[in-house]
Amino acid sequence: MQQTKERILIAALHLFARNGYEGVSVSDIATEVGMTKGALYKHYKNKRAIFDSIVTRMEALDQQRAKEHTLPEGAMDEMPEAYAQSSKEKILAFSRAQFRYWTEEDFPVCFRRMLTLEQYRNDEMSALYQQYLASGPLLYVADLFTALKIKDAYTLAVELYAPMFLFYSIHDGMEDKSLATRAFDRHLDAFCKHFPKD
Amino acid sequence: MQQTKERILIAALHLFARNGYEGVSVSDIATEVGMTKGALYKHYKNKRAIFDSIVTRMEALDQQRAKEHTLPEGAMDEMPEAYAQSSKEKILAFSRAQFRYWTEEDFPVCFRRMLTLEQYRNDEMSALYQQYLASGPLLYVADLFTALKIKDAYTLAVELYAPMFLFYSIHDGMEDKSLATRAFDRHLDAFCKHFPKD
DNA sequence: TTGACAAGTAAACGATCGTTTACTAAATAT
DNA sequence: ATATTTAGTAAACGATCGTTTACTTGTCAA
Repeated sequence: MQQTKERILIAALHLFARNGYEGVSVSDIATEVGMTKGALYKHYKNKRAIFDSIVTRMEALDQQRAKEHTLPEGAMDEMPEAYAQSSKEKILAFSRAQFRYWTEEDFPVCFRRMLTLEQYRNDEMSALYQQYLASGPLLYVADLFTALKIKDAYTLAVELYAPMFLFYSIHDGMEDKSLATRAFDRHLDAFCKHFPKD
Repeated sequence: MQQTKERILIAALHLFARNGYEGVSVSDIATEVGMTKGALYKHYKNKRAIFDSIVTRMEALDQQRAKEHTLPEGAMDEMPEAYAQSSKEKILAFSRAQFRYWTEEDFPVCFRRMLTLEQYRNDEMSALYQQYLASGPLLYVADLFTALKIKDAYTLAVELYAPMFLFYSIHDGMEDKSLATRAFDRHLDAFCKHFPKD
């Protein structure tokens, strides 16, 4: 069943996110899914293939998400009021959505932690970590500011994204997750005050 | 020999920082040191004891460092010119020293990476990670600003520390490390501009 | 000179690793 | 109705895991 393959992927992701790839055995995954380890090999050719499927899934999720947040042609004309936001409001909404995504959505949260645990193993993992969580988002925000003709776009990008990145980690270590979320909201308020455009 | 015990500790730290605790075997450590794995047990009672020694060493290093940066009584009177810095200059010097410490000193760099890889395994590791790298330094800087009677101390602490934290990760993923260091310096310059005191 | 100790090797321990094989039962297709 | 495929189990594979044991050396004190 195709659903079983999905359950294996999710179970493996949860375990990898906590213990790292080497810290999880094929038996661990099988037990979590509720079958014997031999059965896993009916769905994936080996342990590494499960890991690779997770990465591929994240890439698909990421592309789909990028597509959804790109406005379709003519959408601005059809429902102008929904898009009648200032640049600042757009950036705030984007930041809040991004923070929610990486701290509350199960798959992204687990994927972020998994990548965090694998980033030093080889160049490929390091590149993935940078792309999804470190220099990647930073440069994305900087490009966004550059397109808005904002001065010192990179510096301002650091001021916006660095606290997001820090609060991911603080969120992970908190018993009461809402505290980290509110601290991040206060950061966004503060950021607004030295945002040049309106 | 006591020197052998030290070589084991450093070799293990380097391996743990790259592959995580579970990703390193006792044989790996022994090979790195240049002996057979049985010999390791003449110096440490088991693999976990090596890891624990690393944590203990970091705690000692941290306390010693804190002691060195706490001015001794009367030092201000003896050599006033060395301490004649404004609050802002002190904070900049402190920040630069801290960034160098966690990105260039071998032991702290490896320890930071090792903790990063172990943070999700249990509450103890999570607490250590928060203490050394996430909420710990953030609250330390916030307390420092509070002591200087600065308004919105926590918000300003986020603005100072979050980019440091982000640039640790960017530094890790860079081929040319000096680029990350210069980016961090530019952040410090920008931070100065909305620092209230002189 | 001898005996105790320290630091190493080589080999083996049982446990667990990732993976494969032989087999079973149910579902599906011809 | 029968043959084939699918999805599972149980057991075993060789390799490696962390750890222990038996033994060899060199050092140094009595």
